[in-house]
Amino acid sequence: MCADTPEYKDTLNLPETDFPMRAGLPKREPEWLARWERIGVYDKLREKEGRVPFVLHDGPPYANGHLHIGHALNKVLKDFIVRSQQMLGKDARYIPGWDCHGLPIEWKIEEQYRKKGKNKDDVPVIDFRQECRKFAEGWVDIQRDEFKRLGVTGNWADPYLTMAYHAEAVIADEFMKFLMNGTLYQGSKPVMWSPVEKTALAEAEIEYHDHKSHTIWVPFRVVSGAEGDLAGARVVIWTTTPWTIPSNKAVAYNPKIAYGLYRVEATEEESWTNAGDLYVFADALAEDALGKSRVTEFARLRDVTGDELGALTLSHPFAGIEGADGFWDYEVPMIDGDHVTDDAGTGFVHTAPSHGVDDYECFVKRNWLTRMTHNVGEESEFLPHVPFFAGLQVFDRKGKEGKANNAVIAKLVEAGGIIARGRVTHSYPHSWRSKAPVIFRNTPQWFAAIDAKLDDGMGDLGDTIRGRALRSIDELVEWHPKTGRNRLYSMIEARPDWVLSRQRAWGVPLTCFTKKDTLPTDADFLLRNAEVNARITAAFEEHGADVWYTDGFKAQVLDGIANPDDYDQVFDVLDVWFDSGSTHAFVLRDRADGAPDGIADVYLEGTDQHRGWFHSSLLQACGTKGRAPYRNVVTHGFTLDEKGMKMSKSLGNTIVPEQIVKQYGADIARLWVAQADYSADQRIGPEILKGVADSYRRLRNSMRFILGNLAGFDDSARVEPADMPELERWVLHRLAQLDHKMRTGYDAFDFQGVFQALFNFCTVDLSSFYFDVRKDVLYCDGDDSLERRSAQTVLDILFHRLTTWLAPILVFTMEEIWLERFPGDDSSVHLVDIPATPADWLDEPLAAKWAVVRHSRRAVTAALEVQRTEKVIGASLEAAPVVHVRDAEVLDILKSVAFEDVCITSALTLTGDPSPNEAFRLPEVDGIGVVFEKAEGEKCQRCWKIQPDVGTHAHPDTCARCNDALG
RNA sequence: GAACCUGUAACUCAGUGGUUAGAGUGCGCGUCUGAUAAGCGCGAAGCCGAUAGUUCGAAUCUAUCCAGGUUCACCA
Repeated sequence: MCADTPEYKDTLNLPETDFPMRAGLPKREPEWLARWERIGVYDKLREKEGRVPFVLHDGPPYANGHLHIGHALNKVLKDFIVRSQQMLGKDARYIPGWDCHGLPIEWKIEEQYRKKGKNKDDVPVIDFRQECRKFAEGWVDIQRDEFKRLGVTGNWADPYLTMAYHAEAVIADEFMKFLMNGTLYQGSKPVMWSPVEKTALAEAEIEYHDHKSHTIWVPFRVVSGAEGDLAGARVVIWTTTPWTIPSNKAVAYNPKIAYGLYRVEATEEESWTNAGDLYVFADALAEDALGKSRVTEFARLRDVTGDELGALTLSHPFAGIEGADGFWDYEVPMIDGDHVTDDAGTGFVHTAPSHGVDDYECFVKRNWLTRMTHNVGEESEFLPHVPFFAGLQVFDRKGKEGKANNAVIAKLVEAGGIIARGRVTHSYPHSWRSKAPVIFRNTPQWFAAIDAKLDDGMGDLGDTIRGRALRSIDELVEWHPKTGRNRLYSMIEARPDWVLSRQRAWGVPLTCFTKKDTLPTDADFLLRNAEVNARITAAFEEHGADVWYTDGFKAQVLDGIANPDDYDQVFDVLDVWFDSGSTHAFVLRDRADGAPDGIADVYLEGTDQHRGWFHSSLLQACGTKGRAPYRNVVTHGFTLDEKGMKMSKSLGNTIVPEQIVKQYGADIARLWVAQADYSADQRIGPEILKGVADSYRRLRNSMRFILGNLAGFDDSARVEPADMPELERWVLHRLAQLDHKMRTGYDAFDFQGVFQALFNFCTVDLSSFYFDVRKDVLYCDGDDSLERRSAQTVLDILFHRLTTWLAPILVFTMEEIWLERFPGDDSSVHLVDIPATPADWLDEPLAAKWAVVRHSRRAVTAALEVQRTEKVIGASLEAAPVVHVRDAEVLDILKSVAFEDVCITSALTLTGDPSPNEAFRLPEVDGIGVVFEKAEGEKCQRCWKIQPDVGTHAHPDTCARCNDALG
């Protein structure tokens, strides 16, 4: 190299771009968001004509609190679907929604009241509801901003809210369809009840404290179904709630437990048992129970099997008792129940279906709901019809023990219905608010009968809600992943009737009236009148559901139709799942941008929604539309920390979207979603995010290379594929393959597959092969070189494919890249479609040929690596290897391509001569040997290839190609 | 407790009865210095959660166990 060698660098076509290597996403993303808002990208897409609508119906998040990672995952997945379907040619609409009613918000407002020393019960219900509404509104605004920041597109200006007046009107209207079609009925069900506040409580309102309870062992006499010695025996139960004994309706056992028949042989002086008494216990607990009963000696006579127990009928301990007027003279069946254990008690569970959840479930399963008792009132007092105990309370108005328990125990003693008693301190539910203990108490509730025959003209799939739901699952819906089908199917198959009512304030009321002095079983119990319903709906449209609570509303809607004094207005509110289950009506059906047939193409939520929104939407729609409101159900798993553990504040392993957006940018959060298998539980944490950011940088640099080498390229330089070198046509072939992969992947919601294919392509095919090989041509060839123009044409094609293929995922970065090439006020990658790929790009024979080329190349690069390690060469251009090829066919292939260019060497000799012993061989590349030679000649100061002719041309220190290029 | 799901390199994932289990990332080493807070090459790294079966043969099928997750609520 001489001092007078010209500086040739300036004569090269080196990459030129302002596109920065480092993204600065957290700072720049908001600018693009503002730009899309200004252009009105979402609305502009709606103006495109002649497109088939595609509707992903948004499952509404609850308007309460900042977004967590699960929200981000969910909305980003939805965004992938909406954007990819749009760019594949559909009109993909997306109306975000929010669930606004419900206990958690009610609770927050109550909490504010408590801080101010106010009491919810002193506030007019409408005022309370207004505060809930304001609270929800506030969070809708916050969450909307947080979702938008993640790059999620949609009709954010006009989302749907379950508390909008129209929504409330439709929810009531949908409810009244159940009223009119006969599936609505009043029943009862045990709930946690606070006698102090006289209200039902949710689990969230319960805290557990130690509580000292009575314990009693109560024998139930066998009256029938027994063989031999069992006939004279008594089955002993144990309970900590003596007050529920008057409401006993069954005794439960578990066939998996070992039971025995025991005879008392001797007792202490003071004992409620006598020698000769026969009792049945679980073997594991017999000794304990007999000891407590002051039995000093006993004998185990024999096993008692589950079958024997199941056949027994018992009598209530108060059966035949004087003064009860036969109140307890009913049969007490033995029932089997999985909830029965032999950890504590006797192995038999006293079952009062009105005062225990397990007990109730057992009765529901057996269809015994008519056997429910109604013995205990709002203040935990026995109702007037209960002999001996009427008026006695379990807990008084301050939450202290009332007289009920002791009265029941005293009566049991009197009736000989107790063999032992004691006290136990155990964890017991208390009201969060009053700290007073609660009871399970059955309360009137409204149900939708899901097995009732419907005569509504929508019987294509069956004439019951359950039947239609089950057939919808199998015949009308695709499940992604498939396991979702089984999950929902078995739930629907087994579920009891839908409890629609909640004794709450913030929700849509059950808009119905009951006739005074009638029973729920009477035909005229419920007022069913279309005109009344229409008035209610109209009033809700105008004023919202609050109007239900205004004075005189009953009189107003019943005016001229029924006498208001004859009817009671129901003030329960609907289960919020009924609200969200009705979104298909007030969104898909009623909105101009809803679905043409009122059925969504996709519902997408977490797997927990099998019991939630998928479930309630299905039941609701089967009752009102006769079928499922969706065609595809996509579910995603939960997001765990890096070790696969649940995120929790106490573990300090939580990651919130805001944090990712601040540190890395929303595109990184989105890329994390794309690279994860969302159908299972995913993990996230610092290391994983760092990995995602690394992948992002790699991809970004590939795009930067494309941009840099397209500088100055214009369409006049474009080359037709037929005229391109094989290497370029091979890239087109790969693009055709990827186009297929990408379209099928997006249609199957397989974003991981799409991203992995594209990312692999960028690193393996482009960065380390095509780009590396073509750098020479791109940098050094003259402007009119066919090879260079071909490469640029391919880069241009790559640009259009990669930006649009990735635009649904990396919404910000692809826009940045797009604008780098196509600046302009209204320009946006999100306004264009994914380009069609000509069928003739696919060229399998060519691909097979180039697979051989690349395979052979590996042997050469590996051979060079040996010399590099030995410090013989640095750059591969210093080499001119001799490649011995055994197979003539392979030799022909390699000879037909510029193999030295492919291997990035200055020269390369191909020969069919046998490989000499010293030749380098790679075990996995059979039949190729490489003999290393250094390239001969001088280094061209322009292209750095070492060629014999360098220095013989007009331009000093150049090779022939460069000399020509310099002109 | 019950039902269901998941478990393959440090990380994200392929691989569903058939040679020594793959890819990308990361890591280590080398190299280039005209993609440069980049690019290229090479390399190390896995008892395929554990155990026991079925089979000529198991990451793959079966059972049990372990770990983690989801669901069983007037919570959304």
